Amino acid sequence: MTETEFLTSLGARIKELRLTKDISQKDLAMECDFEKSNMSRIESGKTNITILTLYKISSALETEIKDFF
Amino acid sequence: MTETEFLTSLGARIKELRLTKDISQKDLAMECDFEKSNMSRIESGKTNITILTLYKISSALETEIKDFF
DNA sequence: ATTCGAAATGTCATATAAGACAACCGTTAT
DNA sequence: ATAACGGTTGTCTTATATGACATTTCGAAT
Repeated sequence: MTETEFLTSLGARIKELRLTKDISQKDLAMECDFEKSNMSRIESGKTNITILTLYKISSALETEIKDFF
Repeated sequence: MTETEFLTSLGARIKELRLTKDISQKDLAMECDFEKSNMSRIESGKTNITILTLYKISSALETEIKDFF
């Protein structure tokens, strides 16, 4: 799996879990204390997210990082 | 779990998996194409690693990111 | 056709990860 | 005692993630 593919699939999985919670990127971003535009870039695999940011997202989604993979 | 605790435990887990492979930080770092000093900082939880770097490490250890959590 | 909400995109400043190099500390052989 | 090895720490440059703001696109609903 290329790095691009990896980031894309991670973003897709985040989106998937967000949608099961039925919330918008904006709401999730607010929970994580950052701006919705960044959440968009994360979900589309455009940013090489740091592990703490991923941790914030997993907490906001009340799930575990493990579940992103 | 605080962010510091989180990074520390992640680093410890990386170290743990590295040791089961019985290789040094230096060798693992070489596999990942970076320098041993940076691997040291990662394992001690001093850096907020990006997901692609973590991916490189998981590949080098022939394991999966899931196994770090 | 217009409005509204969700998401995507462009651009910026700031903080910091990545990556490298050198020097140092402990431990273990020799 | 002194190499050699594994790991740590200090410091630097460069690249880029974070975070913010504005604008735009896209659908859906009215």
